[in-house]
Amino acid sequence: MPNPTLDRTDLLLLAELQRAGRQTNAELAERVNLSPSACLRRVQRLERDGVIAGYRAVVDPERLGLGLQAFVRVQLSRHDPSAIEVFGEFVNQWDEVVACHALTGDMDYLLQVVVRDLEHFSRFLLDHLLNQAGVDDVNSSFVLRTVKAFRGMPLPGR
Amino acid sequence: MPNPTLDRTDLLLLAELQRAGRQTNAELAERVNLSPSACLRRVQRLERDGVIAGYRAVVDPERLGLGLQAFVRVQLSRHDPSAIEVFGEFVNQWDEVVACHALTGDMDYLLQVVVRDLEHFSRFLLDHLLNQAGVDDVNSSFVLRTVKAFRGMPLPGR
DNA sequence: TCTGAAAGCGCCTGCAT
DNA sequence: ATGCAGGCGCTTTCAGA
Repeated sequence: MPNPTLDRTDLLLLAELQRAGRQTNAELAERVNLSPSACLRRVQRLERDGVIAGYRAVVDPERLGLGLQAFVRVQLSRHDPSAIEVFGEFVNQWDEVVACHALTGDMDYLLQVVVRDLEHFSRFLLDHLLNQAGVDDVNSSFVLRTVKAFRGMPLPGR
Repeated sequence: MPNPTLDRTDLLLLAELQRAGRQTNAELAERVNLSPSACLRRVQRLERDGVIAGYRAVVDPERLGLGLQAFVRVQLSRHDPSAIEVFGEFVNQWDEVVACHALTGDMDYLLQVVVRDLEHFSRFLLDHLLNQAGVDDVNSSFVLRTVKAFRGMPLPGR
């Protein structure tokens, strides 16, 4: 079930749908030079195979009053399975954490955090991250500028 | 032009569309207890105001054969405007870099990199990042596990 | 601002190629 | 695997409250 070979047209479809996920099937078909029915079949296959995992509206955090982003590197105080489990559950509950990865290297985790302002961030740090989750050390870096915003996964071969 | 006040229904719509960006207007309307026409007008307003910046298909990198993710912290060798400009242009050209932020702290930039495997990463590092863009130092951390995958921006008040 | 109705359009199935 | 055709559902606009 991993990768039932994607041809050039499939990659074109993925590129288009990563760019504009809500265009009509007719529009999409025209862009990739396929009839609407052929296009639809291919898209549905990509969905069924899990290559397309879903669709999402892209929301501008600034317009929601979320003006501050940070990357927080986290070290846990303990590394037994239950401590790791607990930390993961907390992270998944905290709305401010939009993404979290376990990493190789000095620190255990990298958290991407989106908040209103520095005061909001401070409260998040003191009330949640440092307080509840078995965290030993944190190192916060704030986003000064987004040089390249996420626009989808790279697509091999084009 | 910043924030023409979003009511509870708008936030519900945003939550729904961040979760499932391609549901039909009829479906969406039912979920938030609105008539289809009222629902459509609100969504269109969110789009016009830029709160919804677009829609994107979510593609599973594993199914594309992209099995390795890394976060790379980068320090430039020079910090004059032209060096910064050049680096930004390179980063925007490299497909492997899916996101890049200028940060406070020790390092200048944080790059999120998606590649096929370690060999692909190595080639990216040697051929591009260390070679072309005025980079002084890099520090790579690889993703061992995604504890919380990005699922949209947090929505205040619910 | 909402609801409801009417008209147009796109989706999507089935069948032929 | 693609293309074509028809029924159906949805989107979208317009009145009216």
